[in-house]
Amino acid sequence: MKIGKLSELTGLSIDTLRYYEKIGLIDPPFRKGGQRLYDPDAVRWIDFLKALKATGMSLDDMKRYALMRAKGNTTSANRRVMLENQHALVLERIEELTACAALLEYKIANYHEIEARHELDDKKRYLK
Amino acid sequence: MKIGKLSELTGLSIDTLRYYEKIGLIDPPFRKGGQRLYDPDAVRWIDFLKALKATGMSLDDMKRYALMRAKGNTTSANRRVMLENQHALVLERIEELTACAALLEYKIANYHEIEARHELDDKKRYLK
DNA sequence: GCTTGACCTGAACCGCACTCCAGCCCGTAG
DNA sequence: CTACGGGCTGGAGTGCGGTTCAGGTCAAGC
Repeated sequence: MKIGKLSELTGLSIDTLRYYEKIGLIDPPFRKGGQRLYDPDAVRWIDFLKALKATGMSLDDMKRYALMRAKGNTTSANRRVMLENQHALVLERIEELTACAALLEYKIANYHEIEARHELDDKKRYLK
Repeated sequence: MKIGKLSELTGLSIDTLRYYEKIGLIDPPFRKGGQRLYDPDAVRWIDFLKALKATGMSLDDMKRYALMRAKGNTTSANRRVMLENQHALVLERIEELTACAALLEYKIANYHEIEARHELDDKKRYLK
């Protein structure tokens, strides 16, 4: 498939796809008349990249992973360790966000209380 | 307290504190001989800013919140809505991260399998 | 053959959130 | 009184992750 199709399938812009290729995240595909022709497997790889990105991994680290992957199965253990580290980071991040959510809930409840008091004041003023 | 102390207490760099003041996130404190002298309450406000930031809120949105807060309690409902929206975003993000964590676990398990197979191969080779 | 829309390149540019710097001032300890 | 550690300003610079642009080329339909 051509780059437009891949962009559509992955949700990454054409520019981003070319950028990812430039920095070594995506293998340079075959060309026909200068145009990139992608293998359908590219979609799966890019979806995985998107997942790594969603975990907060930097493009640089993703590049390291991609490089190891390209080197073949001697790097398998290293890649696993990378994923394990990232997994730990994700769990930490979830904890942090959970704490933030709790704080927000507390604050929001507070605002509700304040608003209720103000309504009460309004009522009193009305009754005077 | 002076800016160095505040930096220490909040974990934000001195430069960041001045930057936050410049963009309107922190009220300009009193000065003595040109130097900023902060009220201890500043720490609580900055900790809250840090929490908002941890939720992924942009400095711009935090500024909007700070502005409303400065305007007083007529803005209370609007501020609550902002926090509610942010809360929804945080929950979404937690969902996303949870899904990513699951994917990573799957991938890691896969790597373990691959490694186990390779070990087996090694053993067979050894026995030949 | 020609038009049209997709694709190509290299390089410049962008927004965000800081971070650093030069050159200055202030206040306190020795 | 002097040295020095901390603080001040405005403005430039940084790192990340793209995005935009000018000026082309390619290929499929009419």
